[in-house]
Amino acid sequence: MTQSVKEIFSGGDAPPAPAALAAKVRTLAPTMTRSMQLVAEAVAGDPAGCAALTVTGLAELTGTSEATVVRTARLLGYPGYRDLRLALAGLAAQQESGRAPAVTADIAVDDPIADVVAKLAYDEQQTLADTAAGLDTVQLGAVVSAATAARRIDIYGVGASSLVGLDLAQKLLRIGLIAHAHTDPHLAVTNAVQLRPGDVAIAITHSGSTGDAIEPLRVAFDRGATTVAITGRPDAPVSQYADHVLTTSTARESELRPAAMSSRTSQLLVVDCLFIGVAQRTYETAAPALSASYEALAHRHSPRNTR
Amino acid sequence: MTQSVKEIFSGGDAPPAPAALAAKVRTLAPTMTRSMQLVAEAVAGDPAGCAALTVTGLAELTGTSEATVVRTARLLGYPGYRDLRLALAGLAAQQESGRAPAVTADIAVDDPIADVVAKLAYDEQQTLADTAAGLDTVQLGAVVSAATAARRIDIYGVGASSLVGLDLAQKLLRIGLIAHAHTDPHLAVTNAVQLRPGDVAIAITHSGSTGDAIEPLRVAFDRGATTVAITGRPDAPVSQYADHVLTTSTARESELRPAAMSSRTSQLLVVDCLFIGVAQRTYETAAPALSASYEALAHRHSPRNTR
DNA sequence: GTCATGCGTGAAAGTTATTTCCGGGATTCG
DNA sequence: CGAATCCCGGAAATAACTTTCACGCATGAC
Repeated sequence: MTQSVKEIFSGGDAPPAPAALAAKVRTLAPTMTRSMQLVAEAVAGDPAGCAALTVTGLAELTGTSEATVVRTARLLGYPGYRDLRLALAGLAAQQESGRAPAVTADIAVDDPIADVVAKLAYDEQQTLADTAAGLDTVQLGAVVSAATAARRIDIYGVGASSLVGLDLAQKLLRIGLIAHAHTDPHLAVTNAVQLRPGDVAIAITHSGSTGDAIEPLRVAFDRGATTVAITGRPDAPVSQYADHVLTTSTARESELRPAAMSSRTSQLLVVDCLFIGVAQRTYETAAPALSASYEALAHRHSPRNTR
Repeated sequence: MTQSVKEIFSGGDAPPAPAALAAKVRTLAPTMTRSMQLVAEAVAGDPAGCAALTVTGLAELTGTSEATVVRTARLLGYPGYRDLRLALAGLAAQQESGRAPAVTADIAVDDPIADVVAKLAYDEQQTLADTAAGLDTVQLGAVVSAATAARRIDIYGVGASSLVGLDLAQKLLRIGLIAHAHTDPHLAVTNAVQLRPGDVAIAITHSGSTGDAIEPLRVAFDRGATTVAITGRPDAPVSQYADHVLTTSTARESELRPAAMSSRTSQLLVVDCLFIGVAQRTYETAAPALSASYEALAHRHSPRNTR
């Protein structure tokens, strides 16, 4: 399959020119005849624009003929105009992406929607990278082990963090573990009392000082359960009662972008890693459980309208 | 002189896709027919190689016909194969200069936990980039406008998507909008009946064929509300009843990494963009509302032990 | 079970773009 | 001043790309 593609590449013994096109034009300019220079100039001046033109178009633009355009392309080292055009497109794309990464700015009130999308995506990507880099894999491994062996897993989180807790519980349940996310602080405490050594309790709080998440964790800690804190502040109060602390990244926030947004991204990554870790350990039972739940849902989807 | 170049550019009103090609292929793959998939696969798999091929060449390589190649190019949003090829050349040049080729290795059962973290983070970053690239900002803008002006906003989603819906509702409520996420399909339909023109209904479903999310949207549609679908399958049944469709990226999934995971990342980005868009429009009221809710929560945090 | 319908598909015709060829005309050197 | 050279663009020839059309397969209806 791919070998035929490779053949084509090996066939062309002289790889034309990647980005050194402007330089080549300048070097060869004296060699060129008058009309060729016109073409070369146009090409070097606006690669993107020229890439959009056909031979005829470029000939008209420069006030020359198709033949001259082709001759110029040859002189620049390409087999023909077609290949020059391809290289031009590549060049255009490169310098397009080159000026792109200036999206580090904060999201402003008057940003057009397209900028919002770009900036937000960039920010979240950054958050993910930070989280992955800062995550203690030893701690994570320990939590995975504890969770895999646990009789039951209780998860505490309120506000935005509650959704992350629910997500984790949902996934763990899917592979046959007994997990429950408590969003009501009172019920959380009530349930925490039931825990005993070997059970796992997980508190999710970005600030690390959300009383409603700390309190049930403290109770679980006192009952001898293995306790875990997922927080952006490893030095915050919640860590006092945590056997293991998993740190989420504290990304910059702005007026329009509350901390809840990036902390959620970060928390979800941690939770996903935890889940996959557990799924690996319990693969024998997890895999069938996953496909079983998939099958069970199949009939709730209307028949595909296309194949 | 140069004006003819500009004309050509202004003429093409919708510049197709710069680097979002792989994403587009993945999003549209399910829509495609068998032989189109072959072509799309080849193109996504080896952009540089395919850029060097003519229509006939690519047709032979994939064992299909020229017509199919052209059809695929059209589906991907280009006027014809010529333009796809140009874009391909650009893409090739970009990833040539860009550092990371793509370490898309699947997560394996026996991967050490550190690898899991790295791969997962990378995958999610990819998902974010794909989603941002593939998101129709015009549609998004329209949805933002509708949401800003809406008397009430109802959100439907079940399963993993329900959490995304809850997240959106939570955030919109925070800036003073009347938003409600329904996770119970029966109650959702019951509530959808109450909607009227000017209201907004949003259905979140990755597959686009989840009956429990479609049904309330259909009801809302019939009542004259502005309806929105957030789905990974823009051609799925849910779009029938949607005035606006926001497409999430369909990332690759593996046995250990169910689709729910990456679709959630994608959905959250869309939802975040929507939220920020609305927050921008309603800045006068949103900003104070955000700080007010922050203040209100302050007393629920134990005193910070660090600054 | 049979027929009708629609859709995916590739072969081939048709169109456009690219390359090659050729002769006019300008420049320069003898 | 004349002749040789070579640049240059028009137009034919070729290659690439696009469109059309008809066949065959599958799906659903009767």
